[in-house]
Amino acid sequence: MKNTTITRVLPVTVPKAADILANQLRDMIVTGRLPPGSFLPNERQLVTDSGLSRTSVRDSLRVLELEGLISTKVGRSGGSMITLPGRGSVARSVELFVRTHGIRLESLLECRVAVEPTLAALAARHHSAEQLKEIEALHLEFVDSVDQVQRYKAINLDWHLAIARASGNEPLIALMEAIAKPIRDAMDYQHVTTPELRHSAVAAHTKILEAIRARDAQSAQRRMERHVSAYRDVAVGQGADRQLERPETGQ
Amino acid sequence: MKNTTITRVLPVTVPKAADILANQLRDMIVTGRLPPGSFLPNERQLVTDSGLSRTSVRDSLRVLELEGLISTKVGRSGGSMITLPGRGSVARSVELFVRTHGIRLESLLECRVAVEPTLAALAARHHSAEQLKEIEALHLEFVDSVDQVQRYKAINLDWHLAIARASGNEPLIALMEAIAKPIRDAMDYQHVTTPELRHSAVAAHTKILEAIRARDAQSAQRRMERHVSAYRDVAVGQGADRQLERPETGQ
DNA sequence: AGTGGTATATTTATCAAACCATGATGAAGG
DNA sequence: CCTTCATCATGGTTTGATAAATATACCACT
Repeated sequence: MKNTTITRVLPVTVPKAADILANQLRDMIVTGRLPPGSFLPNERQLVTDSGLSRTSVRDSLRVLELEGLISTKVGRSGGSMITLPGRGSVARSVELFVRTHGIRLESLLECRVAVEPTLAALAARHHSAEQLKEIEALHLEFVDSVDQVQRYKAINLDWHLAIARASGNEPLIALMEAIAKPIRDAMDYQHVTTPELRHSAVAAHTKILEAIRARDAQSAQRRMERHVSAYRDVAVGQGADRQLERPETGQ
Repeated sequence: MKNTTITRVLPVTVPKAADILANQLRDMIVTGRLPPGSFLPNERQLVTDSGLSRTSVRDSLRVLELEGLISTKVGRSGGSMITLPGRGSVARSVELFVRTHGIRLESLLECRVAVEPTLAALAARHHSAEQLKEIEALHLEFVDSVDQVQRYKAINLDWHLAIARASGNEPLIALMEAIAKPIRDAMDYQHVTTPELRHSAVAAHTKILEAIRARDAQSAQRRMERHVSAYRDVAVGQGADRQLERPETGQ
């Protein structure tokens, strides 16, 4: 008879040497024992310290580099400096996720509808003078570009990103920056605008900007909500339910 | 005399050999030429194909593995199988970002306020019978755990995550899963609940669940919005403006 | 027929020892 | 004082060998 006993062992995984060292170093970094700007010991030192080979040591450094935790330079007085990951590393992983999963543009625009109204409200509350100036500058360019489709498309998202940055909420900024690139790609590829749409977008931006300038969070949120959901509805009507990547999967 | 000519070359950056190969392979994967489940050539084959050394080839494979694009096994008929990144890889990079930047719990809860109402609305529209059953099961457990703080805290977020999964919006699900772990950590660490708070949370969950079951997106969204912003307000009042990591930075 | 042991082939993991490329440093020369 | 150039510490790359893991085939015994 089989399975006479209920208990079973869990699947056992053997960690790789390089991963163990990488975990140690990562821990030292995130706990602040190795502050940003300071340097890791050089590779040969790590070899003697860890007792591993240079190959394994370098493997672990590669891991940390990919995570954005260190930045390595060659040459005398080079080495591995501790850095902070930055929103770019989040954006890269999101982009990979979006592309490999063939996330639909509709889903990304749904994200914007979820997030941007809150970002506008937060921006209205927390924006600095400098940030407001950046938003206003982009807005002027936006108004000016209404008849040049390529320029218009480029500046459009930049303006939205400037508002996101003014919100002060780092995780939400990171999300916006992460989905901005895939949205841009998809838009360039398939989205068509009309002069009417562009002018109404300019009008919407103007109103949102006014609300932010007046630090009227509620109004900024409401207006942004209308703006981005209108945008989504137009795009979805144009076939945003198509997958972004792997269009040839079906062949 | 110097600079007698106007034209200058652009700053040239020398990419590392391993990165070049990694980029090639990544491209083949994301464009679908190497579909998930298929295998990369083995290392020796890649060495002869690329003309690089085994070390460099292995470096590039390590990159792809870290990005979640391949999964490598040793042994006969082992090798590197193409996989899809999965939300976990996004979550890991977000977690690193949050920890290294000392993102405040307040900001993470602000994320939830931005995202969860939309998730509830989408879940109301798109949930499957199976997903609803999972949410209901967690809800029953939640009601039952109201007097066991540890269990209560654990199930609470699980219920929210189940709703997120039922929304069908992959990017937003990924965001929720990404911030769930840091929130859990911070909550375990500093957040105190009272029986009153727990009972009112149960009541809120019940109402939200009803709306989702009835596929009433608007109501689900409104109720979730009230629930999570109330949650945020309580937590912020308890000092959620403290940084999550590096509490000792000031020493 | 099936169970378990053993050999074998094929793969990644790790190590070791070189050599190359880069770039800051500082001495030599004007 | 400035420029030039050799020096040298560093990471980057190559090569070759050994270890460890594991699917597969085969065999022996029941």
